[in-house]
Amino acid sequence: MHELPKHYDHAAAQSRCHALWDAGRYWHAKPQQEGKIFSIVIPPPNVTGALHLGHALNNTLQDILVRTRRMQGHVTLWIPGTDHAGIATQAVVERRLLEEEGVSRHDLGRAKLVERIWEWKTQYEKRILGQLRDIGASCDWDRTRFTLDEQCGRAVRETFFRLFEKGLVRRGKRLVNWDTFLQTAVSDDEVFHEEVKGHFWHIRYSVVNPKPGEPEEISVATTRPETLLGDTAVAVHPQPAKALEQVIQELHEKLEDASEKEHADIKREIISAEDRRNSHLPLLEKLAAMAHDGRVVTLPLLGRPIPLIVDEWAKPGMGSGCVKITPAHDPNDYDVGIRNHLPMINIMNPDGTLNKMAGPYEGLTMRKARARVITDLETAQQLLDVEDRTIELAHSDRSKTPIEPYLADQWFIRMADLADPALDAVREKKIQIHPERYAKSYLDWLGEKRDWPVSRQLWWGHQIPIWHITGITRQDLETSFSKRPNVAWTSVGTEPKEDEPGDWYVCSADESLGLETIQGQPLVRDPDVLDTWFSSALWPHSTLGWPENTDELARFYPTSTLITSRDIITLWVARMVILGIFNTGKIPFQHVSIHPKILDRYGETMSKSKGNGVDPLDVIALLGADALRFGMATLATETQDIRMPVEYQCPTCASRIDQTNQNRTKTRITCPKCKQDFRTQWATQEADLALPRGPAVSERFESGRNFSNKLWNATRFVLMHLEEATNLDTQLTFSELGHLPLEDRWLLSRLATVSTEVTNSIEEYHFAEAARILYSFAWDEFCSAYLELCKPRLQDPTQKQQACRMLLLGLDTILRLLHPIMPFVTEEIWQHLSQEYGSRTTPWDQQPIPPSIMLAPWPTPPDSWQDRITETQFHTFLQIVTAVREIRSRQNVPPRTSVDITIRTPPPQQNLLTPMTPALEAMAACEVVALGPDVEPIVGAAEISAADCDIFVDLADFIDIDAEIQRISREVAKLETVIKVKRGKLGNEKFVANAPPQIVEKEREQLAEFEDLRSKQDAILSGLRTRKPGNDSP
RNA sequence: GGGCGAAUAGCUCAGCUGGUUAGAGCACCUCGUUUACACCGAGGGGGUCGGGGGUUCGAAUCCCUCUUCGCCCA
Repeated sequence: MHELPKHYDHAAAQSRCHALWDAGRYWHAKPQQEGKIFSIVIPPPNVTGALHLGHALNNTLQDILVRTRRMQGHVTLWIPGTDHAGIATQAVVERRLLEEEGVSRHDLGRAKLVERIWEWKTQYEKRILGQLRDIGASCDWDRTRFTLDEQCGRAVRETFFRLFEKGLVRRGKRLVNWDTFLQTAVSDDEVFHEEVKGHFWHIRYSVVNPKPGEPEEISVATTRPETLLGDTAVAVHPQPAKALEQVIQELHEKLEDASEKEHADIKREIISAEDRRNSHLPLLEKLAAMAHDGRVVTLPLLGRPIPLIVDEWAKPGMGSGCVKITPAHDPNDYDVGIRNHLPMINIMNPDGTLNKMAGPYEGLTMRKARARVITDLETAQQLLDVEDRTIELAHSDRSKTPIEPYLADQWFIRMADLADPALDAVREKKIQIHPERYAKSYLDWLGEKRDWPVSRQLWWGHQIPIWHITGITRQDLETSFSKRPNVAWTSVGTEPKEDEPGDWYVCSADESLGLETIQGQPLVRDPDVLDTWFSSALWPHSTLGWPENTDELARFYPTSTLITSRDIITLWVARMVILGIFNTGKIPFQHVSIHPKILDRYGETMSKSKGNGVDPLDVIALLGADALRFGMATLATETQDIRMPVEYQCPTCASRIDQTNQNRTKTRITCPKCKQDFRTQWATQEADLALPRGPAVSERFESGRNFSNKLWNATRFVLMHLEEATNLDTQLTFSELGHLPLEDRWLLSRLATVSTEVTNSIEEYHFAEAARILYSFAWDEFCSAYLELCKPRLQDPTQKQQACRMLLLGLDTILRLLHPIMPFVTEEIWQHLSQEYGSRTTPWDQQPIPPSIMLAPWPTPPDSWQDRITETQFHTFLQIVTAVREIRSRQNVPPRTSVDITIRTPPPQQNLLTPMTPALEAMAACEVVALGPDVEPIVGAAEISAADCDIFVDLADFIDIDAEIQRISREVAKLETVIKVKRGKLGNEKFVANAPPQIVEKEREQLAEFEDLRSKQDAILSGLRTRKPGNDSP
C-alpha cells in the first residue's frame, strides 16, 4: 500500500518540499497575527559573487532558529536580502569591463557604469536568492530587500539628514588609503599588507646658514624617496640621549625575560644601540639644539626651505636618528604634522600622478617619479647610500594595487556621543553576545570612539545627500528653505558674517533639492557615495519600513537575534547598534550569536581565488541540502574556526582525492584510482573544459546524507508494519505509564529528555550539540535499540498495536525535533506518514496536525514521562545484550546461529530481565535457558560479566581459549590500575575529609564494583587456564 | 606591540561550573548481505589530553610559563 523506495532521493524530495512550502507560503509572516514575535534579518550577502560555504553556515544556523521558533508558535519573520557592497561590486564590474571590453569607467561615464553594475546586481541577486532557497532557508521571500533599493535609500537619506541636522556630520581632511586604480579611498579592512623587496635610501639635506661648529648637512633615510617632494620638515628627537638610554634599558629588560634562542639577537641590538652613544648621539644632541633654535634645512631637488623640528617620532636608535616628515603622504608623519602645525603638501592627483606641487615631476606617476628622483639625487650627489630592505607594503584588496596614503576631504560621522548608548547596551546586557568573549572586541573597538569616515569616491552606492552652493548669504538660505523643515545647512569653513555671501553645504533627505537654484546659484550635488556599511547599519529597521511608521516596524522591531561571523562585529554589528538606537531609540536586536569561520585543511581561509573552497551547491547536488545543513550544524561549536579538509570527487569513479596546496591550482587532475582526468574550477582551455568537472566536497557532509537515509529506512520499516496494524489508535497520549512495558516507558522518558536537551541547545545557540544529541538518539537509541526491540513484538498480535503507536510517536517526535536542522527529509517523511496517518496527534498537538511539518507544534513531552530509574534499567539491559554479542563475535559464532545462555543475576536484575527475555533473545540471537540467582555455570561455557550478572554462553565448539585468556588478562590489568587509584584515593584521609560525601560514597561503590568484577574475572581466568589443551584437570 | 582563540585517537572535533575506567564521526581491523537501511549491522584496536611548573584531597578542565599555529586591532 505504502511502499517506500529503498533509498532516500534528496533531489526529488527537495523539489516537492519547495513546491509545498511556496504554495502554502508558510514562510510568510503577517504583523496582524497574534502571538510572540521572533524576527531576524539576514546578514545580507553581497552581490559580488555567489554564496560560499560561510554563507551556507550562516544561513543554516538562522534557519534552524527560525524554524524552531515557528514550530514553537512564534510569529516568525526572517527578512532576506542582499548588499550592494559598494567598492567590492564596482571593482569587480570595472575589472571585467577592462578585461573583456577594454574600457575604463571614465570611458563609460557615471550613469552608464552604474547601469552596468545594476545588470550585474540583478544577475547575482537572483543567483544568491536561489541558492538560499536551495539551502532551505525559510525566509519571507515577499519581503526581500536590497541595501540600495528605494526603501533602504529613503532610510539612508533620512538618517544622514538627521545626523547632519544634529551636527554629527563633519567635513575634514584625512589621510586615507588611496586606491589609485579605482580612485577612491578604501577602508583599513580593505587593505592587505604584503612583504616586498625595497630599498632604504639615505639622502643628504643641507643646513641653511649653519652656525660655527654645527653640521652642514643631515642624513635622512626613507623607503619612499619620491615623497620628499611633499616634505615639510625634518625631525629629530627632543631628548636624544634620554630616548636612547631608554631604548637600551628596555633591551636589557627584554634580554632578562628572553629565551636562550633570542639572546644573541638582543645582545647584538644592545651593542649596536650602545655604539650609538658615541657615533650618533653628539650630533643628534646638537641637531635638537639647532631645531630649538629654529634652524632650517633645504629640501633637495626642489630647494624649498623646511624647518628642522623636534618630535618624538624621530627615533635616535634608528637610521640616522633624523626623519623626513611628509604629512600629506604618511600616517605617522601626518600625526607629526598635526602636533607641530606643519603645512601639509599634497603632491598627488587622484589618479596617482604627481600634481603641480611636485614641480618638475608633475605628471609622472608615483613609480616613475621615484626613479627620476633617485637619478636626480645621484646627479646632485645628494644620495649617500642605498640599502636593500624588505618592506610591508599596503595593497588594496579590491584592485590589488599598492595603496598611496593620501590627504583628502572626507565626510565623517562623529562618534563621541553616538557610541555611548551602543556601549551601554552591551555592557548592561540588553544586547547579549554569544559566545560572551566577543563582547570584548565590540567594547574595545567602540570604546575608542573614532570618527567614522563615511564618504567613498565611488559611483556605486547611496550618493551623499549633500549639495554645495557658493556665493549666497545665510539669509538667502533661510528665505529659500523657510518652509522646508527637511533641509539643513552649514558653512564651508568659518561662517561668513550676517550679510556676506559665503559657501555652504546643504543637506536634505529630499532628492529633488538639486533641481533648485538660489539667487541664480546652482545646488551642486556632492559626487561621493556613502560607505556600504552605512546602509547595512540601518538594515534591521530599514527593511521593516523605517522611517515610515509601518505595522512591520511596530511589530517586528527590535529583532530577536542576529547571527553573523566574527570578522564583522566591529564593522557591522557595532554600527547597527549605533544607528539603530539613534534612529529608533531602541536596540536593533537582543542577541548576537557569533559562529566560527570555516578554514581548509591547512588552516587557510577558503576563497575562490585560492581555489580551496567548497561550493555549497556541489554538496547539495551530491549529498542533499540536508546533508549540507547537518554538516553545518555539527560544525557550529563555540570555537573561533573550524578546519575542513576538502576533497575532489572523481566524476568517473566517485572516489575522493585530497585537495592539497599542490593540486588545488591545477586545471585538470588525474584520478589515481580510475586514471581518468577531470577538470577543476581553473579550466579555461577547450581541451580541459571538455572534461567532466570534479566537484570539491568534504567527507564531513557524508554523515548527514547517511543520517537522512537512516531516517528514511526507519520510516520504511515503521510504515510497513503500521499498515498491517488494524484500528490503530493514533491519539498518542499515554496517560497510564505504569502499564507500559519497560522499553516503552524508556522510549517516552528518552523522548522527554531529548526534547528538553535539544530545545535548550538551540536556545543557547549550541547548534552542534543539538545535532549530535538528535543523531545519537535517532540512530543509536531509536533505530538500533527500540526498533530492534519492536521486531518480536510486531510478530505478536497482542503487542502489535502498542508497538505501532510507540513507533509512530517516536518517529513523529524525532522528525519534529530534527526539522529545523534537516527540513527536507523530515518534511518528505512527514508527508508519507500523514498520507496514511494524518489523524495522529500527540499530547502537544492542540489541533489536528498541519499540512506541513513546518507548522507542526514543537514537541513538549510532559514531565511525567521522564523516568530516571527506567533509563538506568534499560541501560543495564543493553549492557547484557552487548556482553552476549561480544562473546559471540569474539568466538566467531555465525550471526544466524542461536546460542544457549544462562544468566546468574542478583534478584533486582532478575526482575528486570525476566520480562525482557524475548527482547534479549531477539537482539543477541540467543536462547535464555536459565535466569536467576541460583543459576549454575555451564561447564565449558564462555563466560562474561556485565551489570552485576554472570553470563554463560554455551558453545559446543568453544575454540579460542587463548584469545579469551588474553582479553580477560588485559581487562584485569586495566581493572588493577583503576582499583589501585581508587584505593589510594579512599586511603587518603584528606580526600575522605575534604571531598563532598556523595563523591566519596560514589568512589566507595565503584571500588566495590570493580573489585567484585575483578574477582569474577580472576575466577574466569583460572577456569580457562585449567581448560587449556594440555591441562588434564576437568 | 595589544587583545582573543586553538593545541585531546591517523583526521575533524566534543568534553560548559574541577570528581567519567577521557568520548563522537570519519578512517583502520575482524565478521556478516538475517524480510528498514552495505548511505547497513555486530564486534574490536587506537590517546602520558602540546612541554614544564603550580593551586587542590583530586586537573584534559583552574593559575603561571614556554613552544607551535590562527584571527582581530595597531
